[in-house]
Amino acid sequence: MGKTQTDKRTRLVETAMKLAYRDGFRESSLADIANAAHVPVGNVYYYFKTKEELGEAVVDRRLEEIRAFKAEMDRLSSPRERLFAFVDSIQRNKEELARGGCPLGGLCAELHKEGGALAKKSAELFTEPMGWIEEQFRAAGHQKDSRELAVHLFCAFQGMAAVAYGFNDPDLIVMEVKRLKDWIRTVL
Amino acid sequence: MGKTQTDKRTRLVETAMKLAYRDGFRESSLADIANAAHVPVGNVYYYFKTKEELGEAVVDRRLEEIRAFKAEMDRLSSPRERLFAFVDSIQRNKEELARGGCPLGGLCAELHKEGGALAKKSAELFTEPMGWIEEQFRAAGHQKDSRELAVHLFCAFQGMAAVAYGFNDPDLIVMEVKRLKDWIRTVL
DNA sequence: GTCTATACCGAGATAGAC
DNA sequence: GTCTATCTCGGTATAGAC
Repeated sequence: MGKTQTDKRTRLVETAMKLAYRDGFRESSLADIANAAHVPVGNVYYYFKTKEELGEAVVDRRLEEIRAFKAEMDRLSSPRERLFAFVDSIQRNKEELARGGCPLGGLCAELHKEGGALAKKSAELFTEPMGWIEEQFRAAGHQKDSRELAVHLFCAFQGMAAVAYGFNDPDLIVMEVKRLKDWIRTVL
Repeated sequence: MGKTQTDKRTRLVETAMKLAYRDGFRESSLADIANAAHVPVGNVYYYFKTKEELGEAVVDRRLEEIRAFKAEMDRLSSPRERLFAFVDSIQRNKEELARGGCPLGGLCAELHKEGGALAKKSAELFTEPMGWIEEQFRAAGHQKDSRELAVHLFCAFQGMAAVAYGFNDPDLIVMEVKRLKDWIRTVL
């Protein structure tokens, strides 16, 4: 596989990811994506047999992002610090979350309805980060209820993102992050 | 306005609402909707000038549902009972929520991206129920932080719905509802 | 291997018969 | 007022030139 190919493929996937986040995956036509990526329209099919396949590549790209994020978090020494750092990152992205919703939640919900292979794959966008959160709680001494705690933290994250998006109000995130941190302190 | 007209219009709106919930509003074509409602396809434009107008009618129909729900809740004597009844209703609908997501959250998020009049109107799907929740907290003695509490309760609702949908797991709702009830007890 | 031209289909929307 | 037939456009996907 030559360099030019990978470059174009990468550009297509990342552009598709960007447009899917801004406008939705279904609303973004292959022409839109190709143009924005500076790739000839028909040429898309050299890299992806169908649009669905491009969708899977977008999910894979998001999963890579998540793994990179986890790797960064894991450099912190304690699980407690890692969980707080995660919540801090939510607040740091409050503007983006309020303007366009959660990139994971939005994509997951949209692809879920699409059905087929995409629906199944989209669930990984949740399992991947939630698994990591659960590990942190376990490492912090919560062997028995790690899953429950992880579910709660992740739900809180998705909830504040969805509502902040609905109202286009980043301040809601600040409010909820405050509560969420208080909650973490009570369990850790 | 004759009886036949209202009947067909009502049928169209309710069918559109059902399909929008199951498959998404954009993915549901006017032909799909008209067929499912047993109305000739071209005839849709007698009732709605554009598809967007039909979308607004769908939102209005959801708002009516919400108001009917509020009226029912308001028959209970105390705000505390009303809030618990609200949370109970979430749990009662856990199967539907896990299978198709939250009807309000899903519609709100989808129409939000659509832009235009629909984006603005879709926000009412959140303001309407959140306003009611806030009233309950205020009536229960929380004058100062009623909004914050309402935001938290509503975020928790949307969060558990989004995550339960992502995993297609109604049990997540049971877990979170339990926590949510505990939380209400601590503030009321 | 890369890209142009185009086929094909289904969408929203309209004209006009009845 | 109600419905049929159709128009137009934009989407995915493909055929084939270079």
